[in-house]
Amino acid sequence: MAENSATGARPDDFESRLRAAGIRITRPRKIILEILGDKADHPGAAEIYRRAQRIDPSISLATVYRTMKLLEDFGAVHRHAFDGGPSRFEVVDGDHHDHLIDLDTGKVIEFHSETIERLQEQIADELGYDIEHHRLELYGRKRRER
Amino acid sequence: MAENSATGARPDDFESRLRAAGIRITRPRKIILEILGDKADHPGAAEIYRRAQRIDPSISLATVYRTMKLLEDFGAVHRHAFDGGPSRFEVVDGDHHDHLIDLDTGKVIEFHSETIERLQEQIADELGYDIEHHRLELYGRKRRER
DNA sequence: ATATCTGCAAACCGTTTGCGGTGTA
DNA sequence: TACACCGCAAACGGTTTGCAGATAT
Repeated sequence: MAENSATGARPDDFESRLRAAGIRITRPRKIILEILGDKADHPGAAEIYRRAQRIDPSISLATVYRTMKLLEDFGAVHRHAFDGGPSRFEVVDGDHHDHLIDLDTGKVIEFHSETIERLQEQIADELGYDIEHHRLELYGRKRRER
Repeated sequence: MAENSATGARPDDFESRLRAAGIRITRPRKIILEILGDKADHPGAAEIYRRAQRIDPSISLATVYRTMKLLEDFGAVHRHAFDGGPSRFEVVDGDHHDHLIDLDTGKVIEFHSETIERLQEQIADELGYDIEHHRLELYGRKRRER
């Protein structure tokens, strides 16, 4: 397999980082990290649980939640609550981006606009605030061209 | 009292609009509309319930939720879930705006940027999507100047 | 008169937690 | 060995819902 260290955090990267922090790499955690490594989508806890169970049916939902919280506190994943729905998780790999959510499929598309980013900064500044974090989500449907 | 029809939807405006839609204006609903008329903040269901009870202690939390859903479906209020927390409601009065949430106080400051708005449109367009709605929230703390 | 609405309490759903046992370091 | 971790089931907090009685039109 080609190395891809440039893309940042792969599952095994996390393993070393977590190990270095004195966190035990258990079987459930290894499985969950493996699932998150796909990075193809933004699964919720239930979906992660489902996928994990296909690998090891003894995994519990509680462990999924505990592991997600662990990884979140560790800064390895971000938690989103799109449109007030259940949490969905995303592996953090350095580059900040915002999200466009396909209302028909639930699919999440990432995008980034440096201009918007700067405008946000500017607005907060004018209001006398320092931004800690922000959240920009576009909800839409695929344009149907004839 | 001075009239302020220019500001748009006052509680009594809603009463007529709701009545016109065949919805009964009951005592609980009148009270909740009155509370929402303040528009001073973005209260959650529990807070609306607390305020309503000070006026009529027999009001139930279930009715608050039912009324908020009714008003939401009616397009009279928007529901927000800032940072995944419980729903907070806001009376809709025509002008669209986004939110800056004070992380220390929970206070919500409204702002609007036509430029950001246009950029969002443009981004969605490039991705082949039509935006149905969007959500821009800045979370920050008051800048402490010496 | 009657369909809508209410309060109450129970159900619900996503998430967290206390427990006693298990497995990693 | 020792402590972090697990699965289980119960608890949790916010929200919704079924019911039988009350109320606006």
